[in-house]
Amino acid sequence: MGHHKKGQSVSISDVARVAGVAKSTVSRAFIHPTLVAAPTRERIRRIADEMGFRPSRVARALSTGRTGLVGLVVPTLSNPFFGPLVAAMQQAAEEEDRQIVLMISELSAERETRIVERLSREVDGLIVATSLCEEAFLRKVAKEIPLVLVDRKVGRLASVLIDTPSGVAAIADHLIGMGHRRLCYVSGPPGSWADAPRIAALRTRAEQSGAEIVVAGPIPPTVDAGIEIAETVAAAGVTAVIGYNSATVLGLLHGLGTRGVRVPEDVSVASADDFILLQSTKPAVTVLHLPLEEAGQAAVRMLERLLRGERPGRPVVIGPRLVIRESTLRARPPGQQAGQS
Amino acid sequence: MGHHKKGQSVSISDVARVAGVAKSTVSRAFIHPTLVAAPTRERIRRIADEMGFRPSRVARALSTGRTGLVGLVVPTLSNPFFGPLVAAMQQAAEEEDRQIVLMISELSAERETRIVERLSREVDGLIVATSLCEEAFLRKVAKEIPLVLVDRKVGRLASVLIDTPSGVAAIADHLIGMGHRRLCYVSGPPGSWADAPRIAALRTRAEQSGAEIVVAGPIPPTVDAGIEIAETVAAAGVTAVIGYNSATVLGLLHGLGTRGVRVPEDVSVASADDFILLQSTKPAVTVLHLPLEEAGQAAVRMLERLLRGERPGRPVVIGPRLVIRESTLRARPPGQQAGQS
DNA sequence: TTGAAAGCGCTAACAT
DNA sequence: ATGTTAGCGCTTTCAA
Repeated sequence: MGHHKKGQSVSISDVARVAGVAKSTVSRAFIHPTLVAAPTRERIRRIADEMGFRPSRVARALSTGRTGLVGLVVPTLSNPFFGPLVAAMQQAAEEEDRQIVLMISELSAERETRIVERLSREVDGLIVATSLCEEAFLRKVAKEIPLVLVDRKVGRLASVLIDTPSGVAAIADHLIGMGHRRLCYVSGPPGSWADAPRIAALRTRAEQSGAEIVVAGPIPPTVDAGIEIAETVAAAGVTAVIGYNSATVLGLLHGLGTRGVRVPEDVSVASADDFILLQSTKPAVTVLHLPLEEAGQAAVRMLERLLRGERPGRPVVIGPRLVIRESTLRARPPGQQAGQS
Repeated sequence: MGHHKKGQSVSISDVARVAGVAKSTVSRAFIHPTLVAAPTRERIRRIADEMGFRPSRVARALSTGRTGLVGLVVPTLSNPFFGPLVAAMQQAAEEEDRQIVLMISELSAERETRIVERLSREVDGLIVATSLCEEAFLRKVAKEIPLVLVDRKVGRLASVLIDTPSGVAAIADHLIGMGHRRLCYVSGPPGSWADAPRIAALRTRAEQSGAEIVVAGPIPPTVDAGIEIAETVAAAGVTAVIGYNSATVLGLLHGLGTRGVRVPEDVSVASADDFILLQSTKPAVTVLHLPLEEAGQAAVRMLERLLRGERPGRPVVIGPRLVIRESTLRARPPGQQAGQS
């Protein structure tokens, strides 16, 4: 009763009839070209083309058991981390002639669980970014359907990791190399599993070079919280601070400024991620560039491998790149007063 | 040869056998409950439930011609405008038991056209946000498949519009009401169709109240461009400026600051959108809040109507809400010097 | 109220 | 190298 006729799409039988061959031959001409004699194949293809034949994904799916759909679950799209990630995956999936079914968990582990459960019966494979689900659940799902985790490691499950800890360590190296001896790390949201490894990496680096790490927080990853924590940071007697993410750092920049702490003269500031705004702040902030496009592609490629029945292999680790900008500076020689150059 | 057994899902035939009825009866028990005697229906449902029966979407799709898929096309996910929009649509679609197939055009009209073309043969309906395609093309697509446009109007095609022009006018009213007489509007990217209506609305308002509108730009919607244009704005002799979007405003804030122009004492600043960061700047910025969740829901509901074969009806217009914050202040009485309070 | 059977458009054995 | 046939799992006439 709808108004749309769905363009009476030409079916494989139509093509077969016109070409004077069997449906199966048409089918083969596309799926197993080598099984069809070259002239026949070309003729079929030409005719199909002329007729505007588009094989029905649905029929194919019913017949093969593969839908061509990849489920993608992300916790939110408000965090600028996920936009580029999703975009990259969509592009990569497209090249494999797959479509992305996107679902957003709204940062709720419970909702994510429901979503993954449902999705797992309706797609060929699943990519879950920054999963909040329980390990046991993810393990169970991975047994039922090819699953790639992004930004989360669970046992030997297929995963793509962004090695922020080593990136954060690189920031520390950079700072320590410039004479900083007492650094502050502002940690993120209370439950974040991202912080522990970063802090561990920082402590290792610090010990190796006689520097010291102070941890502030945890705080929510918001600009406001960053502003507030600036108080603590300013009082911590550090010459450099590394923020959990861009929002934190935006807040820090602002909070430190209003407290008369100059960046970078008094305190160097760096961010553990690289939301674009940080390149246009005053001063421009030293950041960790996270190659999210790369991560997205890697995830799709890995899923593709699983779909082919190959073993997951080791997690793919994407290394962030340190981008040094104006907000990090050589530490003042000890004893020199703030304000002097 | 894959490792995943896809959990031998129970089919409708399995349920039928166990329940001792025909497949068709099981099918009816779910799709047309009234056609099945209550006791039979309940028994079937119970058994199906116990067996963990999940009807195959694919089989159903092949049989009915409806996939349950909605195609969603957005130009990018890097712009914070689209995250909440997509999220809202996904949620709304989920409630209708539909899945969202997301595709990103990367701000390319050509790519968008390709995508829409492809998608239109593989989904039940299409939502296209901020389309860059040509009108003629969109009209053609709308004839073939239910299509809802968001943030773009093409003839009588179904659409959801965010009435930024009237919102911008509300900003102007607010400013003019506080004594401002010369306002600057910083326009967005060169080709943007968003600017003309806004500027028209502004001029109308200005004429009505003896105020004056200066247009700066067009400039790319980036922080950097905002910083640069601050020069022009500072020299324009205006007491208030309205920025194309949040990035522009972030840039303006910064650019004006470094030029010694105080906000809001010297110049009031407002933004035509409400990316979250603007509430934590110093000063917090007066913005137009865009109810994107509402827009997303409206789009899905509208598509649902089209899918039922109903007429599109008039475009749904979502009105932005003015959020007044610290960055807009009463204009200085004429003649009073900067620096005085 | 229920059952039987056709068919959606394709793929993949199996046959030739 | 190509044709024949049997499904894939569901919905939907049509019969009973």
